[in-house]
Amino acid sequence: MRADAQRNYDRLLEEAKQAFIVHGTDVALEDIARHAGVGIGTLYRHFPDRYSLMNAVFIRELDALTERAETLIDADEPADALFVWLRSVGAHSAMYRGLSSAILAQSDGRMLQCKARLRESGGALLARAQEAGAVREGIEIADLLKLTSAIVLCAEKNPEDRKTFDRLMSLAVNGILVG
Amino acid sequence: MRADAQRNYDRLLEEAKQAFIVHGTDVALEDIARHAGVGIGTLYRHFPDRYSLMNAVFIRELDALTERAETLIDADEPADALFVWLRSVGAHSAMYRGLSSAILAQSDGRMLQCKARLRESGGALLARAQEAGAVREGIEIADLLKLTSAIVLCAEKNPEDRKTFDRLMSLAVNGILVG
DNA sequence: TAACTATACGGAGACATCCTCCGGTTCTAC
DNA sequence: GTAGAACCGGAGGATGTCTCCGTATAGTTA
Repeated sequence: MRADAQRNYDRLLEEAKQAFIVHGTDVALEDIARHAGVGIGTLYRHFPDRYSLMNAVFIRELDALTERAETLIDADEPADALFVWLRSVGAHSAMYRGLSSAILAQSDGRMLQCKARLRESGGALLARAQEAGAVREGIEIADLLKLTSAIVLCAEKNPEDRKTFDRLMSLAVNGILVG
Repeated sequence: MRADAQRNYDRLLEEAKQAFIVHGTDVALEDIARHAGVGIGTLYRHFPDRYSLMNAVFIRELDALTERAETLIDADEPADALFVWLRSVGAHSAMYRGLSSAILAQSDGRMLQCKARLRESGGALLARAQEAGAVREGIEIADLLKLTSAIVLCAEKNPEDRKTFDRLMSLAVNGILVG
């Protein structure tokens, strides 16, 4: 990769991250290119579409969540550890309006790397909680992550109610029926 | 309302419903107008924006769900009745790709009529299930509807897995923790 | 039934966004 | 220094939303 190409790639990634945080992931790609000081053509050459750019931005952010999972894997209460981690995932997704929606869309495999990484980290926590008998058998990490993303989506569509995420999350964790 | 205006209004509503089912709620409004045999200007005069049209289409569909709730209010198992009804809501939303997303968006009050109607119907079922001691206190119908919409959203983003809705719904109902 | 007027119609067009294409420029290897 | 591969960037086609206003028509009155 030529030096100028590398420089532009890095700038685009950084600007995209900022723009996603400030304006959500459906920000105009032209804006990102302009702020990065490059033309729109350059953006599209490096990242064939919006999801390719999103994937590149977010894959770099997953290290923190993976590390968090590794720290939590030895916790005293495996079920709590799982929920703490899921909440971290939610908090991360919530930083970027639209990210949850993209992660949920299974059909297009463009965010596949991100999703595989999350399943790997969370799967270990879930397995341990199930071995400890604290979480129901038959539950799969993919479904837990879907539910978490869905709840983030709810929360971001109700920005005036800051507690939405916590309420719905505890609903899902404790169930609706009297135990 | 002039006769031609009424005729066009009805045609638009019917075409919009079909288009929403076939192509999802983000179908091009021009297509709806064309199929209804009117110009795009006519569509926008009757329905100032896409949500206004959606609201008009779906408010007519809610009678069935309201009736269902009235039937279920005397069921033997109040908690089951609530979940049966929530599943019906989910099944209805699932007919129209994008409807759940619109219903979730609290901030814009454009689907307000639809949401108020759903809360009214579901609220009675929830109250009865709680009085019977079968559903946890503190749970609100608005949150249950949000969770249901969120799960529909998940399901419609995973069209290859038909069981997604049922699995996530039972997750939420039974909880994740061992009871 | 014919003229009149308020109302509705409909499409051209302004604007926004996505994405592609290709002529011109810049870097790098020799 | 130069040749050419790699890269840049913006013009422009495609699609979609929504507005504006000249034209057509339904309904009313004489």
